[in-house]
Amino acid sequence: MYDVVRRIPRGTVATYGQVAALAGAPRSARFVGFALHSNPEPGVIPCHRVVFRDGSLAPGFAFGGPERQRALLEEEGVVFRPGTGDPAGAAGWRVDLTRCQWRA
DNA sequence: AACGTGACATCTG
DNA sequence: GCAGATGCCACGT
Repeated sequence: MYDVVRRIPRGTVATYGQVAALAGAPRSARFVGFALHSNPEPGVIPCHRVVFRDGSLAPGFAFGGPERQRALLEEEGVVFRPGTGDPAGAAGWRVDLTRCQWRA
């Protein structure tokens, strides 16, 4: 499970459902979120690489703020798209899952 | 030991 | 297509 999250390549993001599926729990996306919340190994578990199915993070529950996450992901090469009239979750910033979603 | 709740996702109406 | 309800696993009370 944590190993799966750790396995997320740099510059890509994975959805809770995706991680859950890889972890062997296709319907336990919530469990994934809880696991990340647990964050047994801070600094090792890239919570910011795990996003909603919409491509956004949990607003307010990010490690240090939505901007921080955007900065990190952007730094890793993840493509962000500004609020194209559909602001969702984190400050209306969503990751381009069509290009940056991690595929096993 | 049991009930309720929680970083989501998916099905049905 | 949108809105509401349900399921999953683990943790807290």
